Amino acid sequence: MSHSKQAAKEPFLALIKELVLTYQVFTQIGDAHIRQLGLTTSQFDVIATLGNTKGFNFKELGEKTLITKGTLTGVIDRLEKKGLVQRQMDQQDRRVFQVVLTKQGEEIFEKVFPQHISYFKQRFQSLTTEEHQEILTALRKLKTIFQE
Amino acid sequence: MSHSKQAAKEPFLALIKELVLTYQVFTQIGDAHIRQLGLTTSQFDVIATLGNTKGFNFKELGEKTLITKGTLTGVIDRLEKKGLVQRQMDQQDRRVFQVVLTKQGEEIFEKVFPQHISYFKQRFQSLTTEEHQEILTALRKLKTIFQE
DNA sequence: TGCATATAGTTCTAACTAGGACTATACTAA
DNA sequence: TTAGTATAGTCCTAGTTAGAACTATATGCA
Repeated sequence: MSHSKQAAKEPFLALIKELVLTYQVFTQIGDAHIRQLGLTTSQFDVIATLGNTKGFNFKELGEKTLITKGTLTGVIDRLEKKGLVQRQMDQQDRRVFQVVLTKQGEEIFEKVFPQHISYFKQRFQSLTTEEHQEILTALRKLKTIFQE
Repeated sequence: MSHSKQAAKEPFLALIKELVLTYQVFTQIGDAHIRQLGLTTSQFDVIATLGNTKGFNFKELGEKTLITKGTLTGVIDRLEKKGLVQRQMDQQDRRVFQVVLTKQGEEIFEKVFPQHISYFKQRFQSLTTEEHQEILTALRKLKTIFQE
C-alpha cells in the first residue's frame, strides 16, 4: 500500500501507510537479527511458540504463529531436517501430529529467545508506561476497524 | 512473532504482538479484496503508484512500493505479461527503464483503485479526527523505537 | 583518455505465502 | 453398519520475499 500522492485527499491512507511502514521497519530489524542466528522468522516463531511447552499440533501451532497450514508443513519439514523439532504421533487421533522441540531445539530456544527479547527490550526502555498504553490502545482501535 | 505466553512478563511483547496482528488483519482483508480483482498486493501497489503519473524507474518504484529490486523485476515481468505496464527505455541513461501503465493498465487503475479506496474508507468513517491523530502519533512513536 | 568506483536492473537461491485440491481419518445420524 | 460430513495435515501452484552475485552502463578523477 503506497498511495502517498493520494494521502492528502484521503487522510486514512496516511494512517495505513504508517502502519505498513512501522511493520516493515519492525520486521526488518527483527528479521536481520534472527537471520544472524541462522533462522528465518517463521522458524523462530515456531521455536519460540514451542519453547517451554509440551508441543502443539499443526492447527494450534498455525493459530499461534499466524502461519497457514500449507506453509507450516514446509516450515516444520525444514526445522525437522535441522533436527530442531519432531513430529509425534497422536494416540487419540491418527490424523494429528504433535510438534515438539528436540533437545537441540530446546537449546536453541534457550539461547536465542532471550537474546532476541533483549534485543527489542532495549528499544522499548525509552517508552513510559503511559505511552506504552496509548500505543496499545491505538493499535487495538485500528485492528477493530479492519475487523468490522 | 507470537510469544503470547511471555507477554505477561515482558509487556512490550504484547505491543509487538498487537502490531503484528493489526498488520495481519489489515493485509488479510486488503489482499482478499485485491485478489477478487485479479491482482496480487504487489501488483496492485505498482499499479496504484503508477496511476496518474508519467511513470517511474525501478529504483523510484521500489522506494515507493517498498518492494526490493530483485522482487520488483519479477512483479513488473508479470504485469508486463498481463499487458498492464510497459518498460520504456530511458534516453539519458541506458541502464534505466521507466515503467509506465499501458492503456489497459490505466483502465484497471481507474476501475480498481477507487473501489479499493472506498472499501477501506468506509471502515475509517467511525474514527473521529482526534482518534485518527492519536493512532497516527502512536504508530510514529512505535516506528521511531524500531529505528533507534 | 582511461581506470576505479558507483549505480540500474537482472538473475539466482532458499524460503515463505495463501489458497485450493487431495488423502486419510474421525464423527454423526439414519 | 453405513453414508455423509467434517477435520488434520500434505501437496501443488503461482507469486512474493531478501539478499547476494552478476552485467551493463555511467561517472569521477587522474
